[in-house]
Amino acid sequence: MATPTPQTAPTGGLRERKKQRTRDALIRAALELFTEQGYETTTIDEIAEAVDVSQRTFFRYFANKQDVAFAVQDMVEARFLDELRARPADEAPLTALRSAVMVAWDDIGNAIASVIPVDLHMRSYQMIESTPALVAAHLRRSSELEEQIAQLIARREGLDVDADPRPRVLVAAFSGVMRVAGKVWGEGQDCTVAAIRELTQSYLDHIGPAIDVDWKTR
Amino acid sequence: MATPTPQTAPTGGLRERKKQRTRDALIRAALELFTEQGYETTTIDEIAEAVDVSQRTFFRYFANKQDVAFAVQDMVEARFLDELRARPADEAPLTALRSAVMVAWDDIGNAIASVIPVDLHMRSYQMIESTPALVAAHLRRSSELEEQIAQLIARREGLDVDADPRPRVLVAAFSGVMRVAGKVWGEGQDCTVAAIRELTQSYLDHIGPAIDVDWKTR
DNA sequence: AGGCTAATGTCAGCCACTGACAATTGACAA
DNA sequence: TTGTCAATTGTCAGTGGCTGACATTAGCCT
Repeated sequence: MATPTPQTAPTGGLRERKKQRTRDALIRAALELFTEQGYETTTIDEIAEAVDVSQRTFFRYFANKQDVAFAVQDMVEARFLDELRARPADEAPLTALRSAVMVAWDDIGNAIASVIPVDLHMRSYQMIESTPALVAAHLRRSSELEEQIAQLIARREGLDVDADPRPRVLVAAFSGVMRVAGKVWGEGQDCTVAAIRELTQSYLDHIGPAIDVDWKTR
Repeated sequence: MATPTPQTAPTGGLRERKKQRTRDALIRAALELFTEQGYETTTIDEIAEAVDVSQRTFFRYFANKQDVAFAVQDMVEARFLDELRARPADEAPLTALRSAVMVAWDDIGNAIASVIPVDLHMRSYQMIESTPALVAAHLRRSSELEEQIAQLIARREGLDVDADPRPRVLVAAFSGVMRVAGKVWGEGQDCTVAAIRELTQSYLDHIGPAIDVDWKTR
């Protein structure tokens, strides 16, 4: 089943390590093929063959074709949520969100690199944005993440998401900005981590004050 | 191909009429099966068989399985856009959006009924909201519709969507409210048109003033 | 070494979807 | 009315995503 803490765990036996290597190899091969020749035109058989496993094994690691495309995103999001939970309680909500995002982007240069090259992840992001089927999946995933974030923010502030609309509203605005930033970056030239980091920061700074004011004057 | 104005057109020859009837029958049969036994568990073969056409014919009318689930939505959205374009130029943007939505809901009782019963459409809406694959598709469609609406609003006000953020922001807020309203309605008890009409109206009234103020004091 | 179990391979099959070609059927003119 | 043309449909074969069942391999532990 799902390993509770596969990341920093001492990776007990050979079995575990082998499994992790297969999984990483599948992700990397998949993203390489997706970004090179396109998502739709890449078959599961190609991915499996590149890693030298059977097609069936692929589906034992990933429930479907889309999931492998979002595997790295999953890691980034998990990091983001962890960081958000770790933010000091006296930080304003939007500030906490902002800080968590920045830490997440910085992390990409470190933790993610152990699985795939950073530039491959960046190209994958652009590939997702330009593949209709993946855009749809991405939006759904985002809306689910939004709900989780809203819950977290609400708890931080001692609120109930169903009683007080502010957590969801803040998160909706935040997510909207993040999505636009990702889209604009994907269409632009500079496809580096630094670029999207800067863009995100700038966009968040624009919406920040407007919301902060209302939040503080309660 | 896609008929430009299939709705109120005099439906020239027998061929056209027959085509329209087949299409309507496919939509109706599909929605009936989807709502009764679920989207995933319904096969294209079942739908085709219910209308007594070949599977291949189904795919000549709809590019994929999802499209037939959104066929009626397409009509409603087209109506909405038409109505929005027809709103007087002196109406405030949010007011125009609001009016167009209300007209669209009222239309459902009339125009839509010629294709499928209203309650089937209502149940289909709930079915979409509770089917992950369709939720994803719905979100993507919504984001595309948002862009169209933003362009329309911008033209009304003589603005450029890329230069002035207000059209997109207003539309994003508007769409967010619409989506939440749809979701809440879907989870509630009263699955009537009147109910969602009222809910939409109420939700829009809540966000309306807050945005109106900023918009008017430019 | 040998038994246990998790991971993998193989195989058969369902379903969404597509291209190609043949058969049917309105439309329209002679 | 009839014959021609073009649009609609059916049939067939094939690809690719995805799953269940069962046999096989390979790490783990005594």
